[in-house]
Formats: sequence, C-alpha cells, structure tokens
Amino acid sequence: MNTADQTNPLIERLEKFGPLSNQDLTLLHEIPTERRFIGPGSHLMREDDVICDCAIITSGFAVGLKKTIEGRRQIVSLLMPGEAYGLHSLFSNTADLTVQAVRPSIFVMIPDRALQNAMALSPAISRAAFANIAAESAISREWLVNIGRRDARGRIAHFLAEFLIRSERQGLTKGFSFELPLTQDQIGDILSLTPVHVNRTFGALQSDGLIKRDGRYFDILNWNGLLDAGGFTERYLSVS
Amino acid sequence: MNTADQTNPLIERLEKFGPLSNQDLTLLHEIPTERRFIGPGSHLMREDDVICDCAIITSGFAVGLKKTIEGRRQIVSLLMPGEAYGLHSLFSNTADLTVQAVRPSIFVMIPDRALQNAMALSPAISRAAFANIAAESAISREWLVNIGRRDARGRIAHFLAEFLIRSERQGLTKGFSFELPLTQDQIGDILSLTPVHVNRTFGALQSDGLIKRDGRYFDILNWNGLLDAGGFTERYLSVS
DNA sequence: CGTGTATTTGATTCCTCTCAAGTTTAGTGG
DNA sequence: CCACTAAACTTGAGAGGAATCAAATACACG
Repeated sequence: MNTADQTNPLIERLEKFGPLSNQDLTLLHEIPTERRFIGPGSHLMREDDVICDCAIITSGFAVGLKKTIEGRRQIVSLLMPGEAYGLHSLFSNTADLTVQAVRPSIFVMIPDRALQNAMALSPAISRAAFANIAAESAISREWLVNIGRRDARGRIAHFLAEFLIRSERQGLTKGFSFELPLTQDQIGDILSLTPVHVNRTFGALQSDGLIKRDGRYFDILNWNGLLDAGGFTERYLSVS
Repeated sequence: MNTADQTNPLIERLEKFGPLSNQDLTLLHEIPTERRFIGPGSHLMREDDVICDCAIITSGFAVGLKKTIEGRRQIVSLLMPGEAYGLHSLFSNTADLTVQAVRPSIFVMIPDRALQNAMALSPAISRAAFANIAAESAISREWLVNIGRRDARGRIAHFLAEFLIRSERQGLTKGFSFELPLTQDQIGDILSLTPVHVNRTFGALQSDGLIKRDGRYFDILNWNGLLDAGGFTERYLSVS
C-alpha cells in the first residue's frame, strides 16, 4: 500500500478531528488493512470476542448492541459509513459490544497494534483518535438523556433529528428526505420501545404533520417542530 | 511543585491505566494545578460553560448531569474520589455536562493545555488518558442497557452492584456494607425512575432479603442474588 | 406465487408516574 | 437542649403511557 492511494478510510476519519502532517499520513498509509464484507444480520464481532482490530465502516450501515443476560437487546451505537468502531477497545482484548450489519456493509479492519504504534509515534494521530472516542462518548450520554427523560414521541423525534444530521455530515443525505435503514423493531431497540409503539408513534408524528413516512423513507415536513418535539440541540454532535 | 510530592491525583489516576516512566512523572508533576472546594449542591461547571480545565475529584462525591430543554434532569456519570472528569472535553472548549457536588468535594483542576502538552510529549500519558475515557465510555453504554432494558428492580440492583464495586476499587469500602451518598431523588435521576418508585423498589429488594437498608446505609445480604436481579456482569468495569 | 418477515391495528394489562398527605431526619437559632 | 423548619423519606390511591397479546395486512424474496 502506498501513499498515492486516493482514499484511506482511516485517514479520512481521523482528519475529521484534526489536521495530519505528511509524516502522519505516511504512517497511516503503512498500516496494513483488510476489507471485510458483512451481510445484513451478520456480525462483524460479538460481545466478549477476543479481538485485535478496530474497524471503519466504509459503506452500508451497522449498529453496536449489547444484550442483557435475559436476552434483551439494546442498540448502543450507530455505525454510519465513514465512522469508526472499536477505538475504545484499542487497549483491551475483548469486544465490549456486538457489531451487526443492518445493510450489506464493508469494513476496513485496522490492527490494534498498528494503530497503537502510529498513535505512539504521532501526537496528532493520537489526538484525533482521542477526539473520536470523545465524540462517541458524547453521543452515548445524549442517548442516556433521550431514553431516560423523554417519552416515546420525544425519543423518536430526537432520534430522527440526530439521524438526519449525522447522515448529512457523512454526505449521505441532502435536505429533509432520507431513508432510515432500520426496521421498527431495531428502532425500538435503540430507543427502548416496543416495535408496536414505535409504529404508533410514527403515526402520531405523521398526523401532527411533523413527518411524512412511506415505508422506511421519511420526509421531515416541520424541522423546527421536530427539534422541538425531541428537545433536540445539535451541540452534542459538534466535534473537533 | 516538585517531584518529591507524595501524591499527585492526576498521576495516581493515569497510573491505573498503565505504567508511567520517570520522565512521564516529571512531566505530570510540572503541571500546575489548583484545588477547588465545592459544597453539596454546588456546581464545578455547568453545561455549555466555557472551560479549559479538566478535573480530578480527590475527595467527596459528585455527579455529571444533563438537562433536557423541558428541565428534566438525567445524571449521566458518577464521580468517585480519584476519578477524572473532563478528559472527553480536552479538545473542546465547552462543557458538555454539568458537574454537581453531592458531598463536600475537592477537585484538582488541570489546565487542558498542560495535559494536552504532556500527552503530545508522552505516548504513555496519552495512552492512559485514552484508556480513561474508554473506560468512562464503557460505563455509559452499560447504563444505556440498564435504563433501556431493565425494570426498576433490575436497574436498582445493577446500580447497587456497580456502586459497590467502584467504591471498592477506589478503596472506599470493604465488604458488603456501604453508604450511598445520594438522595432517592438523585438515584431516580440516575436510573430514570421517580423517587417514589425508587423508595418502593428498595423496599421490595429488602423484603426479598437481597439488601438491608438503614437510611443511606446499605448492607448487601445476598450478593449473588443482587447480581442476578440486576443481570450484572463486572466485565464492563474492567479497565486497563 | 408462496413463504417468512415487517408493518399495522385492536384490545387489554401492568409497571411506573402523578398527586397527595403524613412522617422522619437533619440543620438552625434561640 | 429544645423548638422550628426545610428537606428527604414513606405510604396510599389513582391515572396513564407503553407493554403485551393477538391477528390481519403488506411486503420482499426465491
């Protein structure tokens, strides 16, 4: 792999969090990576698996989830194209959550050792990786507020707002129309609601004129209304 | 400040996540710190405050919380003596949550710049700080599961188990008796329950013989039963 | 075109919230 | 050392949001 490669997902990701020097880029280009294709419903890794890679999803869509002993499932993170997974377990040897593809997805696997090494050699790389988990962390905390303190209507409104903004950031959407590539069951697992109630709440938001939905295709008809319903403020998504 | 100082909270904290060289220790010792006393109910910082310090709580007890626009409050993190706050906003200039003392507390303030500088100079320091937010992050995700997927009884059982283990880790408790320095109202803000229901659930756990409670003093009578009730597994607290 | 999955809608249950009132505890000043 | 006060805790009764149970419809895929 040489420096002339047009795109390197790891570099693209890290550059979102701060500038990298040519030397940094060289270091990162030298990291050997492996592509993995994961079909919908399949797992990139499971909780407690021994792992020694982190990953960047370059296309598709995936979620990070945890299960209780009783088998209840909670989705704790979204993985949108371009985003990284597993930086938080860079210094651990077991996965703390299951990564499941929702859409056919491509992951670029990055050996922990190699990234650790690059981080040790370059403060800028280290800093960018640091900022990346900090950003993830901020989202988890906001989800805690969303699940903990909002009713179904608020949760869904908040989630839709977050999803749209994150999609835009990754260059996946423009405007207020988008596809949400999740079943209502999965949305329930994100927001801690039953699929039945997710469905009814979509109905309520629609009849209130906030959204229009056709299957998994959404139109936000009243953005401010949606923000309001979800008590959404973009701040926690601001990164750098 | 010189290297002969017996204890340096920042060093103690970072050393939990990996060994530091003498050079690292010197770097960290050179960081100027300031102590701040915060009384119960008072704030070390508020959401959106412009800040340029992170902090280590050396004694007392505090919580990190966020508020919705409607004013509902969700506690998103605990700050036990020895633990750090604000590493995640090391590269941001505003606080993403409010830190409120629950007990009279002492914080050691560490200028962001100084720590950033130390991280840039020392991969080991950088790595330790990284591992620290990774550990926080793992706890947030577990809380998401706890609030999202367990009923009141399970949430409280899980919380008590986590609290006891974290207390032990910080050397605050031995055995199965401890004081929980939070009002039932605050516990409700952690677990997303009303104080009324927290109270009733304590009663239920007690009449089931899992715990004995006298005010804020708890005895765990049946540790395995508690772990079971909360579906608690220690793994997410494992750090390094 | 059949089969399994996802969505939709209805009826009912229940866990937790809300409202309300009383009790205990802790802190303060006389 | 005790009266006073505010905060925290406790207990009761009733309401409500979301879950559960159930069944029908729509949809995607081989």
